[in-house]
Amino acid sequence: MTASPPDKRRRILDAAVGVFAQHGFYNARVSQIAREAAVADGTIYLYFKNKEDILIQVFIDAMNEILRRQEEGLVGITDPITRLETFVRVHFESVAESRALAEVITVELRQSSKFMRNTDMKPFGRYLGIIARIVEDGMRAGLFTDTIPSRTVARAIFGTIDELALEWAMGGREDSLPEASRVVTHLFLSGLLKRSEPNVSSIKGERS
Amino acid sequence: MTASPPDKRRRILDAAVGVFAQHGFYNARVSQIAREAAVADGTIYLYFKNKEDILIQVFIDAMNEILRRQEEGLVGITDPITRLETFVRVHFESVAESRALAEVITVELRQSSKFMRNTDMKPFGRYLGIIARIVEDGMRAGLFTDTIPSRTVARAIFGTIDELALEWAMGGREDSLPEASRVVTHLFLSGLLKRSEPNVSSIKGERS
Amino acid sequence: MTASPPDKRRRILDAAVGVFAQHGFYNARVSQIAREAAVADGTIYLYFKNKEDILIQVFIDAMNEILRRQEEGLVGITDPITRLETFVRVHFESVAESRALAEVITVELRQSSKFMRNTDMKPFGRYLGIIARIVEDGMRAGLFTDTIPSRTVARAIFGTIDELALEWAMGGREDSLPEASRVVTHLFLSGLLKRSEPNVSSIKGERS
Amino acid sequence: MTASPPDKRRRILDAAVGVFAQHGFYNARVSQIAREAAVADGTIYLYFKNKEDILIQVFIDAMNEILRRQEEGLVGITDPITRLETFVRVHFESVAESRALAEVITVELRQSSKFMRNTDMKPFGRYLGIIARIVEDGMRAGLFTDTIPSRTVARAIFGTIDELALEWAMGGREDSLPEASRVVTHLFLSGLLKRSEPNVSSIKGERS
DNA sequence: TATGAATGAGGTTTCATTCAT
DNA sequence: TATGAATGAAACCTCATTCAT
Repeated sequence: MTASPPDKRRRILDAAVGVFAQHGFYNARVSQIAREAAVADGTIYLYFKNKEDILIQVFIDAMNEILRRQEEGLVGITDPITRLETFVRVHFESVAESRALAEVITVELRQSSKFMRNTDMKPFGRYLGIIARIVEDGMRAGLFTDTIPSRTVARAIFGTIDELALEWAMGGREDSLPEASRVVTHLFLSGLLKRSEPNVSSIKGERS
Repeated sequence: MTASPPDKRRRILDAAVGVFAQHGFYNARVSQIAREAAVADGTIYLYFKNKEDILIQVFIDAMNEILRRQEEGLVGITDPITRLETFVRVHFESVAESRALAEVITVELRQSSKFMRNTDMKPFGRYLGIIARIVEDGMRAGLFTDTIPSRTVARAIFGTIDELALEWAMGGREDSLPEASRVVTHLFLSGLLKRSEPNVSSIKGERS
Repeated sequence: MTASPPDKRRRILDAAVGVFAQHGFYNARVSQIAREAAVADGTIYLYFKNKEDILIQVFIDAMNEILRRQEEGLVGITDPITRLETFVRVHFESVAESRALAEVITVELRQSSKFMRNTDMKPFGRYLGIIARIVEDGMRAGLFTDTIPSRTVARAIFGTIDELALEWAMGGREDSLPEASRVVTHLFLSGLLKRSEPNVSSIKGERS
Repeated sequence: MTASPPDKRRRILDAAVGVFAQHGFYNARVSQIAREAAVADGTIYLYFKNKEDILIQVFIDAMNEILRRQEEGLVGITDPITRLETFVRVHFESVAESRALAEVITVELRQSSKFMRNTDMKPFGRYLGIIARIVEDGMRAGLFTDTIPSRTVARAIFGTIDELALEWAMGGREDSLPEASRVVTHLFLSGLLKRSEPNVSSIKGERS
């Protein structure tokens, strides 16, 4: 038994992540992806429409995985504060599993213009939506200030965690992510909470 | 007529911004930049080493301009709170002047910083440095909490303003930037200030 | 059920005719032929050596069929004039049965004969031979002028009927072939007969 | 002086004729055409849209040249008989100048399907039109029988001369074309003329 | 016989860059 | 300085064919 065949799609995606991270999407060679995935060049086109489609699938798969984790991690948690803390922590924990994947997601994604404009960005929209919903829940609960639009806050949070993930992926300190998690939580909770005492607690009572 | 020769560099850069914004760096054609700059293809190579050099110069010029504005805007202001407010406002005001330039800076820069490591990325470092210095000044003055590393805060602030600028550049509401300015200021001041009352004032006393 | 296995060869050939007619030999896809024949791609290679072999077999089968019809149609006819009339009529009647096949034969054959030189192109030679023999018989019988070489006349006749078949196949009037038959017969008999009266009769006494 | 540059188009076309004749359109390599034209591969695409466009231009150029010769050759000739004789002679004289070109025109043209269907086939239509007009003039003058449609006769004549040109191009006797000319003239004049005596004269009073 | 997933050679075409004018 | 015709390297992708099942 030579292994279950349709892991080929997976092998190609994994190889692609490495090659994209190493050279960038446009300088990546399909033939190198094939070589590293140990398949023939043509085989790639049995699983993907073209080179860009590989990048898109990398993204979609990664987003679906992190969405799954977020939904799993948030299940049963109702307190908006804890939900936000959890969300940020799960994000960085997920990112931490692969520097290469983190790099591809943060760096390559932005400038695959066709991707940014034409493709099904729903996974990304859903991700923003999760953040926004947490914020809105906190507002409705009277915990968070409602003088600022939740969509913008969601964007701000995403921009921050994305930037810190990028820094780490591009060669930041190996252990910078837990700290990043703590800082982000502190900063945004401070900005959102109506009462300010929790700031301190939130920064103290950090997990682990 | 000894007219206007060295405005050619400028014309090429301006054309490049438009073309890069329209197609992305890798899908941009040097010949299109030449056409839109009304110069011959070969002329471009009298002013720039190669295609990538155009992008680098676009970035450097833009960064130098915004650095100039920041330094100009911050001159004479000593209060860390006002300095941070000013910094954020100047950033968005600068960004607001050209959607195309904003798009190139936010989208292409990430990719570039990967391949321009050797290149002069100091302007970006200086920019982060300005933010960090404002934060550190606030900490030293006892205004900002010093339980979080200033470099990380600087990155967080940059990530946020970059993301909001990106959203606007990629087709966001025409007037979203002033609001973005207000939200960012509020969020980060709340996170940084030891006392929380200023939150309210900072969000109220916003200009226009 | 021991059903219908070797009709697969037939199914493949029929599908090939359609696909070749639709796209031309070089733009035809073996996989499309397989699909339209309802067999797997690999199955084709159990019946044919390669793609070109399919075309060759299409041609050989078609030629053998038309040769069979010609031999059957000409049996018992001895008068060279009637033989020529019959030959032309049978040719167009055969052609009329399938536009697609006619197109493949007329269009692809030329190209092929160039690359199938080594291949069995004898059927085509036999076909020319039949025409030439009819002409020679007429010459020997003193009916046809013998001042022109029979091989050239045979080529001329073939060129004419092939062109008219091509015109029809490529979208000519549905009912153009009977008229073509009449015109060809008239033209060449006029050119061949020593006396010219038959022209009139030949053109009048046309069938149906 | 290194020669006038835009003979490059000509050089490419000439090289293409040779390569197409040698390998057939689909097996011809653009790189070989470039090599034989002594230009870089990319240069070809400054003069032609793509590979197929080269074939189309070969055809259009050749047709325009032969049309020019026909119009020049027929000028001042009014007698339909002489006009037809002249047309056929000029055709074969033109064809005789390049076996390779003759082969490309007769063989490759038919199955460049896109060409046959989409392209501007007007040159070919004009060519058929010239023949048809000669025939119609003869009919109007009462010389030719008008019991057969001139368009069909034109097609027949074209089919014949095309087939004989093909035979020569594909390796026929070096001197077969003059004879072909004589035979075609004889055959079709016999078929067209109302009186039959001219047959003899036409075949005797051969050109020059 | 039949399948169809996998192969991998190889061509057309693009486009950044050069250089003779 | 300026031009733009010419260059030529190089990559994506197709698709006929194979072969393990």
